[in-house]
Amino acid sequence: MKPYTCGLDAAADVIGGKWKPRILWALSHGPRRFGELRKEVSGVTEKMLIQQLRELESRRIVHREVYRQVPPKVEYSLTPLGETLNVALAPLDLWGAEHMEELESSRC
Amino acid sequence: MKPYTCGLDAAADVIGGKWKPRILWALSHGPRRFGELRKEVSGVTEKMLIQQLRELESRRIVHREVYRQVPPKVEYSLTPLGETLNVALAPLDLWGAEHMEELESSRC
DNA sequence: ACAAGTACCGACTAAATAGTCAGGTACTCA
DNA sequence: TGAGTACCTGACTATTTAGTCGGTACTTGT
Repeated sequence: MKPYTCGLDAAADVIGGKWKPRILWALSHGPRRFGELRKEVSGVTEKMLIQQLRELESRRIVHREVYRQVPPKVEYSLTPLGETLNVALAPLDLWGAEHMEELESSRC
Repeated sequence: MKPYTCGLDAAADVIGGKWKPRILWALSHGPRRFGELRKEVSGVTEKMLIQQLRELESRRIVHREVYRQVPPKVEYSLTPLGETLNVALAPLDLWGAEHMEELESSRC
């Protein structure tokens, strides 16, 4: 595997994937249970949600906390590294929001 | 096609794709000819480079200027919108650079 | 005449990513 | 006993994205 050629390259690798930006956005508002994420990230399937969460977990962006209860409860939250990532993503989120209409119109 | 759910979602759609971050990074240093980009974005094939450039062009992120000469010369540069995007990407680039080692190690 | 340089196009194939669906655990409540 | 909840897993398929490779047009240099 080739080394990253720039910071942007590295960052893109971490947030790449169809659902990660939206998962990160949801988690930026606080910890979320699996079921909550499934609702907030509308359209995602359970399988994809798990897959992307596992990837973010292995990158140490999100933390997974299992509560031993019945029915089970698993809570996902941003790690300190995840928090710094979200800070770095904030301007991009703002940019997207500011140019939303323009971007919607040039989509297809 | 569903509307974007947040700014991050919209932005990710624009910079999504294996090569766009690196193309944007190269163009952030000034206008580039097609052949120059091919060298700077090492590993990219001509087909992919064109494809991604066309997409960025249709999103009004990059501008394509054809010089009527022989041999042909085509220069790509960031539009004003592209410049604002790159400003928004700067913190992400920095984040990636700062955590490069950590990210490299958790890659596979 | 013909190779070389520059910027492409398009058919085909391969790899990566995402979606569907059936199932599984491990308890609680009626 | 059977239904319900929450959180998954894995096999299989579909879709999306990327890569290979051959070809084009035009003109300069040999």
